[in-house]
Amino acid sequence: MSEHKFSDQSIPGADLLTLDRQMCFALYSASLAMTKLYKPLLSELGLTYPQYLVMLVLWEKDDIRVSTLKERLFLDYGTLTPLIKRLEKHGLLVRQRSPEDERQVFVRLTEKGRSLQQAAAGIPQRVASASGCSLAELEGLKTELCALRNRLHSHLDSHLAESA
Amino acid sequence: MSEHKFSDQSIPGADLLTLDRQMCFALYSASLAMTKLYKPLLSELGLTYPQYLVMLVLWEKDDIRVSTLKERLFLDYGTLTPLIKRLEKHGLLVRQRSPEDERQVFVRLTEKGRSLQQAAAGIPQRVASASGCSLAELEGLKTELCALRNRLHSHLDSHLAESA
DNA sequence: TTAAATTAAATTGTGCACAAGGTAATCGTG
DNA sequence: CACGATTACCTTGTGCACAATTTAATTTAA
Repeated sequence: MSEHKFSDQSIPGADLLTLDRQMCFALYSASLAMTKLYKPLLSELGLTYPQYLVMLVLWEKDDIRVSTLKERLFLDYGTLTPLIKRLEKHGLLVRQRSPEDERQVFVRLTEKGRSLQQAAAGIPQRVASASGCSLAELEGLKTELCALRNRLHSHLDSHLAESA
Repeated sequence: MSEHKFSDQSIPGADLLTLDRQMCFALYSASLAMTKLYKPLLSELGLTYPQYLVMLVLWEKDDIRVSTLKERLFLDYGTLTPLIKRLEKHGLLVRQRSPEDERQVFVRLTEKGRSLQQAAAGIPQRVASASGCSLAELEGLKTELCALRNRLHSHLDSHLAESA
């Protein structure tokens, strides 16, 4: 008996190597599903999900540098530059180089961009109800995920020096 | 006093419309950070993160249809078809149309693809230690995220009929 | 006061993710 | 059998994500 139940019983560690045991896949698939939930709501505003995140930052505080968006959203210039240009093309913001330091680009909302905040004001509640979670559940999960993300970032930062 | 503390005090619901209150952003940024953690480990194997997920499924059970990968990974054909072709080009698997039903494509590991499992066997532990979480924390978070994802999927399914 | 180093942002190339539309094979009904 | 519907997959186009490289402006230091 117990001759060859699974094809890989001979590989040490392979028992942990299944899709359903991976926290990373739960995270990845939940994130994709959440983006799909936002999609129809945001398309009413003409925004994609990452564009919505940029607008959230700008609605809080306007006239900031691209590097500030980079730090708050943990995205790099290769992602942000074309994304911001698309928002500019849609007339929601303007990009302007700083006269003091020509390397810096400031992003400022237009009236159209600012007024979009009202149309977006109902989105958090709509998402919360559609996600089928209590506000307390969502808050708890948010706290855990931020803690995980921050630990991952500090690990990534500390292992950045290896290529130096 | 309290004249205009914030620029948007006049918009109802706008107080919930900030980046740091969004569970979705915690989820999104944690997922991206997790993918960055995997990147150097997987590049040793010549895999991207989504390719790794496909391989996880195939290491468990081989010779399955593309639609099975679609259901297990919650990805659609437009994502999977080119991804699987890249894995085929790297010699890790072969795609073969079913003789019984020419619409179906079966995916089967090559020897090279199967042997890669040994090289991957240490990844779960390396990720767990790098994420700075106990196994119990990771397990708990995984359970919560799967539950969230499943609720989101059932909500998305039930609202699919609206376009009919 | 240049030359080297650093910084801020843009560009290029690869690989997802997914909507929309297309094609060929199969199934279901009459 | 015919033929409309369905299924399984593929293709195309848009928009991220990010590594690697580049450009231009600024800072620093010799």
